[in-house]
Amino acid sequence: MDSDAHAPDPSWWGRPNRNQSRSTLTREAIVTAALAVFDQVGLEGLSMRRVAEALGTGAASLYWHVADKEQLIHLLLDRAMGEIELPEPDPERWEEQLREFAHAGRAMFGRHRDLALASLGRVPMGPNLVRLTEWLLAVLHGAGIPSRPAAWFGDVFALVGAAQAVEDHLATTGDMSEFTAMGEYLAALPPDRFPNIAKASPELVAGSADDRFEFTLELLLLGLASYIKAEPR
Amino acid sequence: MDSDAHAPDPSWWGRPNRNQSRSTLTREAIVTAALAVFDQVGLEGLSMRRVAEALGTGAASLYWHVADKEQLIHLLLDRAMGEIELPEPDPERWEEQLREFAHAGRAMFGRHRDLALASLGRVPMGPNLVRLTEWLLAVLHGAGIPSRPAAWFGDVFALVGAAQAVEDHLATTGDMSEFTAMGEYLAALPPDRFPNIAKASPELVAGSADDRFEFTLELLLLGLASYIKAEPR
DNA sequence: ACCTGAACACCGTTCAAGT
DNA sequence: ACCTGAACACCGTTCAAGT
Repeated sequence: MDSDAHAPDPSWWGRPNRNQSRSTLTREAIVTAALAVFDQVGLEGLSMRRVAEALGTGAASLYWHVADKEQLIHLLLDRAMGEIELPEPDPERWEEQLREFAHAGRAMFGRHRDLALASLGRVPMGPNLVRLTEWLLAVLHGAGIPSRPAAWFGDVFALVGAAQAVEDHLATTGDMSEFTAMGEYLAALPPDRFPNIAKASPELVAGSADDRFEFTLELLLLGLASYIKAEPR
Repeated sequence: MDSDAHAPDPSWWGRPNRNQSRSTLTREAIVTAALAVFDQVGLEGLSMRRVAEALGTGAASLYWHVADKEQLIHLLLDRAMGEIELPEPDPERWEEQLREFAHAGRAMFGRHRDLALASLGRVPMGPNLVRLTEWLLAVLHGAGIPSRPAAWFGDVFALVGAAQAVEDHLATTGDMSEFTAMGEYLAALPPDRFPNIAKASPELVAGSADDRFEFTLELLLLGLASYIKAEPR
């Protein structure tokens, strides 16, 4: 008997999806995994090691495809920006379209709890932010708003949108939110020393996230309108 | 000869400032040290270990006086807010006073490079933010602005101020700043596919930090004015 | 009451070595 | 060209033990 004589492997022993399941690492795949991890554990919990683990590999392997954790966050942000769908720019309805855009952005941030926080202090310029920028400028230019205020307004708009989304998040976070704790602190201040806080105390904290969002949006749009009128060139 | 016979220490060997230099740890002292470390190494570089080292002790010692790194950051923010000096509220000059307030805030953020970034996504409510809030509400109430828009406007105002300060920082950071790199990227985009970016490309990036700051400030003030008029109750 | 050292369970990143 | 394990130099926080 010859113990060296092996029968060939049967066909059904073949590894499934030879080149797919043991998926080769891709930048795309890494960003996808990172976004999933991010959605589960937040910005604080996001780590190269965890992303790697989700891909069944080690952290060091990521560095062939990605420069940095910081770069990965930028890629992740751009990926999420891609979820915002845009209608054809319609100059006639520019104000309405800006409102719709704001709501679409807010919805996107709402789907990824910590994304707004991650976006503050970063300018995740990439294909998708380019796309959004082009659209926004098209709408503003179409409305007859000159380049300078249009460009600068876009900046403020994005920023306020993100910041507002962070507040949305704060206001709806676990147990007794920071928000209500703050309300109690403010309400308990001596009214004679802080008369204006005492007077406004309910308003400082109350109001639904929706109401606040609309207020801020309106503030910006009204500001924009006035500015255009005040400085038409 | 008796080797146990020691001469007493001469007076000039005494430890300087017996109860002061070997300073007992205080929350105050910790916050001071933390702010100093923060100014040197930024938000990224701030660590409990480094703060402790600056105080000549170990990280564990801080935890008697401070709950968290997170709490320490809040304390540090409130401390810095204390640097903003406020004039008597003068209802007659409310718009001008808001402008002065914005500039004072910007100057404070300018003194502590990473502080604006740290403040985004945090509501560092404490004695000093209370003080600033009371002042802001006094000015707005004095101007006849009702509590709700006043309160909500304060929010937006603080937020935009911080975000703007972050941009100030980005625009002036080391070597070739992210800002100019972004400008080159945008300018190099195919103009036929991104006509509006092509048209606005210089404006997207150009303009001094001062100009942008004034633009944003004006936008908010004009928005506020319009809002009041539009919704007087 | 306050401080400490040592430990725990993590990090991001690099680098020689493998295929 | 791409992936890996092990190492380096860090983290925040806890906890028993000291004074």
